[in-house]
Amino acid sequence: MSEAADNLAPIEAKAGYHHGDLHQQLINAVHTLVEEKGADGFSVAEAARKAGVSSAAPYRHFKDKDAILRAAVLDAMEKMRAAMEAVMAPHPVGSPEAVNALGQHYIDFARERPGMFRLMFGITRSEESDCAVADKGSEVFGIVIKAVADYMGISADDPEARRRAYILWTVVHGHSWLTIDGKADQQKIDFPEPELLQAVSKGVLGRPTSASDH
Amino acid sequence: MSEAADNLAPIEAKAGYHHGDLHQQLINAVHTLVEEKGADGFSVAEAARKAGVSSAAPYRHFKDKDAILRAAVLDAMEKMRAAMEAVMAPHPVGSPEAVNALGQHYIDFARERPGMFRLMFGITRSEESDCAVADKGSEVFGIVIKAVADYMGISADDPEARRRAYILWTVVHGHSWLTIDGKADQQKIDFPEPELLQAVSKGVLGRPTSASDH
DNA sequence: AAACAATGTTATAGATACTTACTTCAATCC
DNA sequence: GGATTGAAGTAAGTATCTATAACATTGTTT
Repeated sequence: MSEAADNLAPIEAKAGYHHGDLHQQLINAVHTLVEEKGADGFSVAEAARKAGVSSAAPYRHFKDKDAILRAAVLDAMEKMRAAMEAVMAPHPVGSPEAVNALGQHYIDFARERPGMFRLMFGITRSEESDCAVADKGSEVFGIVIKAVADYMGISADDPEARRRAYILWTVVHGHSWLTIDGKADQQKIDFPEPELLQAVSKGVLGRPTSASDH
Repeated sequence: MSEAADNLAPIEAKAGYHHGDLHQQLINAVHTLVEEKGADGFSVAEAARKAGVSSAAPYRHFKDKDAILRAAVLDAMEKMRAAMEAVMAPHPVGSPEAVNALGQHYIDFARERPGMFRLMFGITRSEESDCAVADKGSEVFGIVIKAVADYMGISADDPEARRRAYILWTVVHGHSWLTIDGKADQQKIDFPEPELLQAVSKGVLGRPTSASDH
């Protein structure tokens, strides 16, 4: 879990007249503000202030507020995709650890960056069916499907792999929401995440049938 | 609150100078607007317009915007609690049907009223730890725990009942979110909900051990 | 009936989102 | 090297929303 230093890079005011990197700095500002003020508390004006420019400047780089948010979401999803590949790497292909590592990372992401998590999933926007975001989502889900298929010893094309992977997704997604909303705490859920993940993957995926025993 | 025929009762403008039922009508307006404009698109001004009063009138009944939203959420949660008792009723105590009916109702609620669902869970607000809402949540979750305990043939006080119930909650909660966000469709999930629920309750709860045979 | 409480109204201050018209910078062309 | 050109930024204007204050109307209590 690198602290995502890249994403939350320090925001520095422009050097000269031309900012030079306002586009990325605005995306960084979204990442910061969305954690500070909540996913729905973000404002373009404040992002501009944070980047040290006027409130109208962002509109030179993005069509509107929504475009900024979507760019930030896409940015975050790409980082998540890369991170999920990374957390898988140390574990043997088809091992339960590989599957659980994916789930744990998803949950960790939500807990560490609840504002961005809410933005990625909770906000209604993107009526215009943002294909880039949807495609990036498919990449991420594809990783999960493959891990599940490997674990179960079946093809990733087997419809059953997609179904089982989806069940796992609902669990970690639901748990992430309930955690950042404080509902899990309110209901006094005492369920260490590793145990939760293990219980679910065992119950839903069965025992590993993978031949690969690296 | 028994006075309000239904949550989504028609909103009628006031009769005379004094509205007579503005409190409940504003709550009804939240229910409507939150579906029309999205959970984050709600405004007090528009709710007031919908109820046929000036934009300042709502502040006679609620401290601020947040209080209106929380009142609407509490209203919805109480309805949900009642509905969950109701959908359980036709099924034998401890039957898998009873458990699945709860999950199905939760999902149906999210699909039918995604705006309210987002409001109930997705919005950051209520920093002031709204106890009324938390308590109502406990009531609802208590129903699930009891259904699970009956199904497993254990006591509702058994910590294991709470854990298993929580897993079910994560699944239906996560599935609800992924459905209303369109993620399930995007990822081409072809998984009829009854089958999803059955697969999960079987995998997570095991076979029924209840004495009551249907 | 008069005072009071509750619940409306209008008016207004302060934020914010977004747009438009105008200004400044800096790289390129002649 | 100076004028041109277009990108980057500023300032100002419109619209909407939250929330408060001061005033108006109705119903209730004494």
